[in-house]
Amino acid sequence: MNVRELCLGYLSLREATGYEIKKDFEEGMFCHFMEASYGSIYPALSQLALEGLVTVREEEQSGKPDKKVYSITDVGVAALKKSLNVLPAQDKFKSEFLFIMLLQNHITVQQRITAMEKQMADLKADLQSIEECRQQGPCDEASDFVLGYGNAVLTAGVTFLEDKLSKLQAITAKQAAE
Amino acid sequence: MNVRELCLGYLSLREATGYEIKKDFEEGMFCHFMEASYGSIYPALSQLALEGLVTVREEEQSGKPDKKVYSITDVGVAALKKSLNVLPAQDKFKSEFLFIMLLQNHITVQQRITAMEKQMADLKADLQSIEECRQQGPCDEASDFVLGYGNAVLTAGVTFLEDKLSKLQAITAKQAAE
DNA sequence: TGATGCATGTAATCCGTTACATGATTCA
DNA sequence: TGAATCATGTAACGGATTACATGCATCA
Repeated sequence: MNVRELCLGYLSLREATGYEIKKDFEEGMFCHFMEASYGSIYPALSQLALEGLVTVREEEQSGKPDKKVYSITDVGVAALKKSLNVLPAQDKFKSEFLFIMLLQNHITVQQRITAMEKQMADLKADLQSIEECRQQGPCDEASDFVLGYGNAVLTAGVTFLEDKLSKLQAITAKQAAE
Repeated sequence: MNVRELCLGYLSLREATGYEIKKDFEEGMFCHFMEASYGSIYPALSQLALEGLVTVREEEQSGKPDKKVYSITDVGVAALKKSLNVLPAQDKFKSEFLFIMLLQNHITVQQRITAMEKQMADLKADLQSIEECRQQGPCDEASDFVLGYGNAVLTAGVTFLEDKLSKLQAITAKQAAE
């Protein structure tokens, strides 16, 4: 799964500019399980247009720069369906947080707490953006599933962390009192 | 966080060969939140040795090829502590599975079920390997935390999927009966 | 006046994977 | 005899990020 397929898949849901796609990978529906930068999105869109999988329409805007709106073609939809037919690769989860927690013997209790609080904040921010997607977006079955999955997994993380964090804080509070 | 730091962190827990490190990234403690290939591990270890953050000891073995056992040095520990001091980057989660589910309108119900079953199998395999780590490994606080976190998150995924999958299967069974 | 948002794009660079190369031993 | 495990390493290649470049409008 590369940025090219990602863009093609995105455009099968709605037409969009490169800028909008990036935005959605940052804040929208896709933000908790995919990412891509402008440096990969713009070339991918040009390439897709060259191959006829998408079309471009240039729109002038008053007060804003011109934009290029990309739409998927029938050929594009066919290509997408073909690539969706392949079984998905296993999820990839990379966590510096867990790495730090595994090496917690090398850091102070306070550093540990700080790392956990940062992790909590990150998870909650993700949950928040899922909530916003739910309120705004069109609640079809597909996005419901994806947001629900994200919600379930993130909530589990928060619950786990809350438990551990409160225990840690209780211990440090007790030690401070002594 | 690059492979270099990853290896240094690993070696702060126990001395090991490049081969063993790779193994642990595949099956062991690290497997559900980190990965690296030989092509990046071996050069990283050589580099660390050059810089004096680790030392190498060559061991001959009967019946097996010689191996190079790497151990962290005091300088290495200091460098590691310094890098652990930096707040961890946000977790990265990439899921082709969720991508497919978001585009489920383009595929058949059967394909959807197949993808979900594959996802279930992947999650359960990960849970299984966590369980094995728990039985074998030394149950210190750090590994307990990491395995517990993984367990919580993966279990949430399984629970969510089981629910959705059983509903889907019920519907298709009903349709088949009609 | 300086930051932020909208909007597109390229080039350098990095980091890592894949594939290749080697070789002995053990197990089926 | 062929596959799998142990064990190390390099070179080619790919894919993506980062930084850079540009420019107007709005808001504080």
